[in-house]
Amino acid sequence: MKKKPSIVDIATALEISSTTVSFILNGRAKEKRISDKMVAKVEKYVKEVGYKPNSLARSLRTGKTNIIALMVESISNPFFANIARHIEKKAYNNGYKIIYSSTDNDVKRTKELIQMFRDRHVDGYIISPPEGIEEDISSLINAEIPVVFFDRYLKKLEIDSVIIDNTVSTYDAVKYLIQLGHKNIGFITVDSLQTQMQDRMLGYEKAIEENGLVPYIKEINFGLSSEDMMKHITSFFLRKVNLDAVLFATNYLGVNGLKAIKNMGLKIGDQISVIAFDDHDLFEIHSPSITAISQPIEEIADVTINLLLGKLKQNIKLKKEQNLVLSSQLIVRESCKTRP
Amino acid sequence: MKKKPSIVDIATALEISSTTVSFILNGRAKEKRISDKMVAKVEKYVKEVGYKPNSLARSLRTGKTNIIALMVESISNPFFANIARHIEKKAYNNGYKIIYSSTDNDVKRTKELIQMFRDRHVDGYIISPPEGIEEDISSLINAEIPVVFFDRYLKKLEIDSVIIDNTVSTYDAVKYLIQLGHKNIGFITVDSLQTQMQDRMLGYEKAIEENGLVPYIKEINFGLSSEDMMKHITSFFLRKVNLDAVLFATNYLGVNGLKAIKNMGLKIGDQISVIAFDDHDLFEIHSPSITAISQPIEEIADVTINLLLGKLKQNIKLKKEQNLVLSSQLIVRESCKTRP
DNA sequence: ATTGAAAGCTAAAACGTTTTAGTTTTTTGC
DNA sequence: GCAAAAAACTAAAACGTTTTAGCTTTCAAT
Repeated sequence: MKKKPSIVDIATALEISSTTVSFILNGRAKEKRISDKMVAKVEKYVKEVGYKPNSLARSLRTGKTNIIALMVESISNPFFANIARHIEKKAYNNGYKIIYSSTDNDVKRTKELIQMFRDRHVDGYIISPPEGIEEDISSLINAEIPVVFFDRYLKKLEIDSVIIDNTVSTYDAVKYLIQLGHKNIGFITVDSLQTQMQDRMLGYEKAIEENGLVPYIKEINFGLSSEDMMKHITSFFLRKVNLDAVLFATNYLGVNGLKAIKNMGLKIGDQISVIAFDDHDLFEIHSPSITAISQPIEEIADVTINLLLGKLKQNIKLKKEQNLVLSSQLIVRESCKTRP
Repeated sequence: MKKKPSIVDIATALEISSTTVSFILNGRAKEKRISDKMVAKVEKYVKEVGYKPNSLARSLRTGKTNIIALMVESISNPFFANIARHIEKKAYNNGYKIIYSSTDNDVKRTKELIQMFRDRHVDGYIISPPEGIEEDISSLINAEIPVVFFDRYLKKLEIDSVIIDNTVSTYDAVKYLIQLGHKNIGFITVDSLQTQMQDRMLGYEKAIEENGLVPYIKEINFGLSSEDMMKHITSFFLRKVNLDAVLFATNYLGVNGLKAIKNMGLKIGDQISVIAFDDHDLFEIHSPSITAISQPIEEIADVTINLLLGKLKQNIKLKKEQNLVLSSQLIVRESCKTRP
């Protein structure tokens, strides 16, 4: 196995300067007035020996790595996995690679990850941020490294972000339940101060209040196992026996909530109407099928990566940050029935 | 924003050699007989200015990047997303970062990805390989870069791998159906030559043959949309009206198969028994609940990353490759009923 | 013939480490 | 008090690029 050729190997073989080779390889031949014969000669030889530049050396010299860090809550969450898939595709098509990690909403871990990525001179960041990493992000911004938030944002920072209309989404969902005649609508969420969760709660509360109803809110600790989530959800149902509908504020709560409801032997639709957040493969064929608030996953991914690519391309600082809000959609199925 | 200090900045500030600083920072002080006072002085100053080594420069010099490439079929497939999650955690705990990508089983794309990773001097590879990348892998092995396969392997290559007992899993599942009294058992799979799919088919065929039954196999093109998959599955059911049971060979086929069955109005259990490959969040609460072959996801991830870490730690070439086969489990639920 | 500009190419520094092959200083043993 | 050994430290090369600042050569114009 012989060593890969370097740019100076090429240069010495052709008895020219490595500067010339570098200029040609970087498409700066015209600009640098390299003769056409020289260009042809070098390109031929480069192809011949299959030369590939060492990107570490290049990155060291230029400070650019063509790597984007993607930091999500957890890559095993289907919402994030699907976003990641789309972002990955678009990034690769634009010559960028993705290096990803799950934050678990753990501040310490997230800070460490950011530090690691900085060490590696990552070019840009796409983050679904946990609370508490404000200074770390500020420090990135000070270093003029592009950052885009998605799914949620940090209130104290003015950073480009892509989110959905969380408040509207739950407001509309609750109004829909009210129109069907429900009076005792529960809201099961996560005890998180993250903006998306707070906004979803806001939408729920607003609709409840506007209609003179009583709010029933259960906040589950983040990071519980499926079993523990189910226990808490079950106990909530048992305490609020009068519930006739429930709205789950995020995907895994919906899934575990459905399991809890099944275990309790409640009939969805008849005894309790259900709306889940984030659509799911099998909601359509559940019996009864499950009404869900669906996020435009592909659009979120597209808009987010475009935003970042834009910032990476033009190192001109843009006037103001962009905060984009996309629309979610209530997919009505059978899990909510009219009440008398 | 001032420039980050380099190791020579440290050295000049303390009026010593950068060699000394480097030795101390790399924990080679004892070995290199650096005095304790010197060590203390340097460590104090380093902490003071918050020095972090530039990992690009280090990688350039050492040839090590502490990055593992994880190449899966698609990160949006829950099976791979969950594997990725576990591998990621363990890798980070061992000082490695993950750079991942989805191959889509596309040979050209996969080759390009490997080339890119090589350019970046990735330390090791974890791959669920598509067919047709044999030479690229061989080339990695020749360059003594560790590679571990999982989920499937390439027959022509002797590479460490972690898979499950695919043949046994489907064999047992089909035998279970036969014991329940089924006579016309369909097998819906992907038209792929990948080992895991071939082995699953083998298990099916063996059980069918041993019991003197007729095989009913439908191979669906890889990469079809959900809608198209459902169409093909539906048409298969309509042509084989006598089917009393069906086994889906991989997770997305199961999900789309269930949708197709629902659309056709067939009663699962009564009219047709169903077994899916890979367990799923909602199979437990489906009506009826769905019997599934469950892969030990966490174990697969663990064993795989351990195998790779082992190879990364000891650059001694091991005598022989390891091919590990883990056990899957048939999770019996309600979707298969006894026949008269 | 000389000048000046244009064309064509390159030497060497720089990026920030690690590591080889030392050199200098101190200690030890007699 | 001296030689040898041990202890403590370091100069410089190397990794493979990119880029700055110049250096030759050619050629047209005077």
